[in-house]
Amino acid sequence: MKNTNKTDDNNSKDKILIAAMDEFVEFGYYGARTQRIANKAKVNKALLHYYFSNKERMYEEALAKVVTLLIDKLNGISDEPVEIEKKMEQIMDVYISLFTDYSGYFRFVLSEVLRGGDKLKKIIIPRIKEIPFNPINGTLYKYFKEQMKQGNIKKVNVFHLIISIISQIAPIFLAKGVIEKIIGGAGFDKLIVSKFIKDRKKFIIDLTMNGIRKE
Amino acid sequence: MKNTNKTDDNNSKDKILIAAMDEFVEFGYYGARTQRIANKAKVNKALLHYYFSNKERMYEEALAKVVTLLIDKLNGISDEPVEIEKKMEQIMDVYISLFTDYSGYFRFVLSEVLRGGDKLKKIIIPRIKEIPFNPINGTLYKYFKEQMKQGNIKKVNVFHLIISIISQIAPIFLAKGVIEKIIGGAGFDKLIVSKFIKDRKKFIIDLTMNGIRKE
DNA sequence: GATATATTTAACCAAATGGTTAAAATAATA
DNA sequence: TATTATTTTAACCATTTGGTTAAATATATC
Repeated sequence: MKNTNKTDDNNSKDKILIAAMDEFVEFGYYGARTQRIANKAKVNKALLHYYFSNKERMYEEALAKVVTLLIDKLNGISDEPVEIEKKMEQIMDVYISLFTDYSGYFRFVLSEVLRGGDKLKKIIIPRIKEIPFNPINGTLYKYFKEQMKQGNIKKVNVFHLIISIISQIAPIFLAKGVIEKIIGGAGFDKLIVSKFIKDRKKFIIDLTMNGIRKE
Repeated sequence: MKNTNKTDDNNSKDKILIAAMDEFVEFGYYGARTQRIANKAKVNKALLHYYFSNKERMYEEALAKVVTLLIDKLNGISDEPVEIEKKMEQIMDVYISLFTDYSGYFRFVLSEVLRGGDKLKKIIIPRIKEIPFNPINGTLYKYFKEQMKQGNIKKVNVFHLIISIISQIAPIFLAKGVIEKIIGGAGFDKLIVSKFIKDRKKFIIDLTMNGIRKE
């Protein structure tokens, strides 16, 4: 065998999947053109058929690959019981990276959710234990539970707390597009995305810490 | 003339636009089929051509219609200077309605954003003054500024505060799909969406109020 | 060198697509 | 009733689509 199952982005199979993801995000499942995917991956269209048989399987494999990648990324938050503000920083940084550096992957998954998310279920269910904020044994969930038990923060609903933290950072995912394309040109061009992200990060930590800090 | 410009959902033009929106959300711009749109609207395909000439204009008109509808919805938040917790309730209710009752419209706009949002700019720019949280003269923006001036809440960045409030409620948009399709079936079926929304609303208000309340 | 895998070439095809047209029929209005 | 606006019918078409095939070539492995 020449290739392994690992993602090295250098073998044709992976190059096709990356190209497919780009194509699916930009044009949607039905608008995606296999010929364009082949062009982007710099392989022949016949090779797509060789590896994936058809468009649907290619889509499913691309989605599975992306979900795997994102879950791994999410687990980049260290497991150590650092103090809360440090932990908040870690969470922010991982999700900022997710919504900026990996925004293509994230958009792919989100567009699948918008379409109904039918393909997602069988990909995510087997891996639900790996998701840090799952309210059974997620590492993040357990961390905040423990902090609460130790009396370091107020008693609040931990699941909702984690959702609040993550959802507040999510708008930076829209920031680049919105600032540049919608607000931009109307006199807001000077608002630099990176400043927005930095400010946002600080604001969320402050607001949330004030919200859960014990008097 | 038989029809006016008003949206009454009973004239064919509006029926086509509604059907088009559904189609565009489900299949994406390129995947959308004009024949299916005609079927959904219960009109003949030739009528689409009669009103909109082509697919792209139909898409643009559908998007403009939806944006108008959503902005009107956003302005459903009363302008009165009620006390903050009351105002928070109002904001929650409008956005909950937006993310649940009007989720189809919202998904349409979001999918356009995911595709790049090129069509949105020229639709939103002329109406930016009408958006309650725009940081120039948005009603919501001015409300919180005033509350701050009166010393009723801490001095924080109002723009980020509004983003935080709205973004925290946004996950309920995903809740229905995620709970039913992804988590659902794995033993979480009992988590009813409406309970999640109710809990979420309370949590956000509590967390945010604690975050901005003066000691 | 033999073997297996990976990749390209170049052609093919039935089906579906968005768009178009012209004429007729229907409904509303004045 | 005459006029205008709305809607349907039924056909047409060039182009593109996803998918398929078979044979050739390239590359790695043993």
